[in-house]
Amino acid sequence: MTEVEKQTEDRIFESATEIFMEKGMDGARMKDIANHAGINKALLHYYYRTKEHLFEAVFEKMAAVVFSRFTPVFDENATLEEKIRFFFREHISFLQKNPRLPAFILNEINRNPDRMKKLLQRFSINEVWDNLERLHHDELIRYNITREMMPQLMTSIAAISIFPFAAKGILEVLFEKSGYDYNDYLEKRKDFAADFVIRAIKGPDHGRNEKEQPLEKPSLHKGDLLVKAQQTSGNKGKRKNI
Amino acid sequence: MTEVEKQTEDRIFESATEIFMEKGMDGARMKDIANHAGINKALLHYYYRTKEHLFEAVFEKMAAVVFSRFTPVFDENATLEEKIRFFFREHISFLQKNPRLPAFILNEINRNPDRMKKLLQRFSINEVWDNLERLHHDELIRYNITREMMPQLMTSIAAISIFPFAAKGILEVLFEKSGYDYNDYLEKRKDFAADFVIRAIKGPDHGRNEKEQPLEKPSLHKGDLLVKAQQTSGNKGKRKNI
DNA sequence: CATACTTTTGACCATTCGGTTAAACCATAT
DNA sequence: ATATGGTTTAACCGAATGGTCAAAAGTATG
Repeated sequence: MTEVEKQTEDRIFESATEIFMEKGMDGARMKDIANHAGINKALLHYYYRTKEHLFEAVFEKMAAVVFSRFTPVFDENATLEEKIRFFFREHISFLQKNPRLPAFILNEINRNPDRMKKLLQRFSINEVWDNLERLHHDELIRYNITREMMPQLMTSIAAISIFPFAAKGILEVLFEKSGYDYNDYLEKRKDFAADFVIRAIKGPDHGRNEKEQPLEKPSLHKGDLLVKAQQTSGNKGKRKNI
Repeated sequence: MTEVEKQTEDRIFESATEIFMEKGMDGARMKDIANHAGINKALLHYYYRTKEHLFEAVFEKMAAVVFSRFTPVFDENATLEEKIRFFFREHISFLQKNPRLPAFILNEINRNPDRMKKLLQRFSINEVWDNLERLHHDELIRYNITREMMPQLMTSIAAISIFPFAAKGILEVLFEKSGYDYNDYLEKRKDFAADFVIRAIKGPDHGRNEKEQPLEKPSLHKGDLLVKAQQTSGNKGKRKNI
């Protein structure tokens, strides 16, 4: 009973995720989701009252997954340079397993900005800045990174990691025409991106106080920094949301 | 007659552009486009047989505009560094005037990959690589940029310029919460992005043959490089496409 | 004015969509 | 076995959608 219930509910959620990710909110059909889950269409409305509710559930879960991959890297103890390397390695690897995520989030945010506004209410961006300034005070000074250029730096890092997936459809075609392999490109990007950003930070005319050598370099292992995406669990009980 | 015809046809196209850009192919309603253009719904089908045809026309025009802003910078005579600066200045300025373009293209490409495949058939990416290698042979060697890392470099540049607009919805909210202004961020990004990329290219452990000074530095003026987006003209005659 | 043509419209159509309902189903507790 | 409660279904509904059509309106030419 609870077993079966959980099964169908999960099957609905997973099917909805798949369909919504592929077609988007507007393009997805409730019928298709039901068929994909192998159930009657009415059952969708039994668990999630409306299409909007079902979509909201999927979107929030996906957004949570995305953001949980962004923040934790900033909290740990390691060199800024090491963190950058670690971030690109882990983040690109993560997106390789979820290549549709960036386009999905970017698209739906653009389609309904209020959703993001509501969702980001909880997220404290200032904490990120503060942590960065606290944990990497010396490095930021050495590299001449002021607080007002943090958004520039952060969005550049995010862009370099996310864009190859958001623009996957273009790049695959473009690369194929000139003999490059998209997957190979992604694999190499993990290191390239890190080198690129680190060079940009330390580069000439920028890291003016650079004479001093890096103080310590605690080695980082996969899994040290990232936490699992917290399961949004899903409200139990018969129906979801209002 | 021809005057009026052109008027309505253009009004349809412009209205369609606006609605499609905001809602996407799936979210847009023919009724809304007709209302926005101040005409009868049937008239849409008179000029463009189907929604698909109308969308195709809009999409191809927008894609042409986007790509026309990407390539010409590579053809001219200037330092690689100067070209990078010029590109970011012009490209970000262009996107400031068309902020919805990136999300629109990225989204619809993802939604219908075949469209891109068809559209990029004409576009010769190899010419871009060849031109780059020919015009900047010395610089590429000096900066240690191999042909196989060109895609990495190019996509990074594109990413840094495009992402702030594709993710506008997120960034605006995030910035507001921490006291940054989005428009100010964009303005500053024109220089930051250029500095960032140039530092990354010339940075330590990379530009090994860097002792030699830049050979010449022809100054670049706005308008030197960019060509107008070639008008896709629009087939005359009563109806478009099949 | 009469003719011939294109442009524009209001009414209409078939289909599809998200959503509802009442009844059937099924597992458990009494 | 039967009453109880959640679960699942087939059938149905009204609204909206993309699209059609025949007639009206407009315009140029004789």
